[in-house]
Amino acid sequence: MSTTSKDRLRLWLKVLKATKAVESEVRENLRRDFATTLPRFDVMAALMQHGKGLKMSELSGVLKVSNGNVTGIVERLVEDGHVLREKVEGDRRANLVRLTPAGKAEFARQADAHEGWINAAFDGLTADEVQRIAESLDAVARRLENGGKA
Amino acid sequence: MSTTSKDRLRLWLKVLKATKAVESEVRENLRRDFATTLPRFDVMAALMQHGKGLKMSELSGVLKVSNGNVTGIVERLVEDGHVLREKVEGDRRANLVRLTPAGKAEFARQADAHEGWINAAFDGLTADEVQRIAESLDAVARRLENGGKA
DNA sequence: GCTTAAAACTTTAGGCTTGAAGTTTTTCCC
DNA sequence: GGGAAAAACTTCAAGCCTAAAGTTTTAAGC
Repeated sequence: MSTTSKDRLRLWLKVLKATKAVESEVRENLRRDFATTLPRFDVMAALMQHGKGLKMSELSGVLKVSNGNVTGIVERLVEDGHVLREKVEGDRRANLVRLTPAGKAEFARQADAHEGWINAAFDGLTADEVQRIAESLDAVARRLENGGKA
Repeated sequence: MSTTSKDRLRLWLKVLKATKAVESEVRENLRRDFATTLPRFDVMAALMQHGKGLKMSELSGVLKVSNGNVTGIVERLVEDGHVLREKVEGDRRANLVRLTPAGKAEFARQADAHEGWINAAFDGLTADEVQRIAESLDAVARRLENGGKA
């Protein structure tokens, strides 16, 4: 029996439900345990992965959010002392954003806790299931990235 | 080989990426083709499923969003003429929200298009994959609903 | 070199979202 | 019946998010 349009719609609704449940758990925990937010966590994660810093436009590119959005989040991270903005040699338009030492230390603690929360949420899934789901969803993401043409 | 914490974290990031891609596609399409938003679509979907109407508190319960949130969305749907608020017999605190005939007709068109978008996004997944993913993620959602105790 | 276009950002308006505080109405219970 | 507690909402402040418009600086074409 082949997959119908309704089957796929039902799958989507389930994916969405599970995703929202995990995400809202993460948001609550970040708030409760670290007085921060998921967008801020995401920015710090991106900066941690790119130790040399990222320009504002690179940051919004990596996170796939709008430029204006990044402006506000970085602003608040600067206030928190987690992040700083440096001038870019030879381009007065651009800003390089980097984690402060305090920001790095704080993010390390957050990332640790985060991994634990996710691990707990997905506990019970076998390695095989994990593998299959990851592959299937990769295909979905890839198709959408190519504008549905793959 | 067993599933490690890192494997699960990677899975989560993939799930999140695929989900965000699909969701943002849906948001864009709703905006472009129907000049509406996903939250409004969700409210109308809930009302379509409950033809007799829903109270504000029921609506926020079904959609799992805050009361104050629903207030604003319903307000805008009323302005659009898609929805109306009725007094509840015997309880002057409550409001019953229902789709107008125009709202029903409009939602039918939107839901049709929506099913098509989702179908296209998940095209290429076999019935078997769909089935497996749905089951696995159901388990995740269920565990979180029970506060991690299942 | 000058003009025009493009790039890197910020600002703004509008909408979504939450948690917390506030209002009105109903219920409980003595 | 009268007062306290609960329920159904709305309002508010703060943050997130986008698309669109605006600013400053750099690059390109002639």
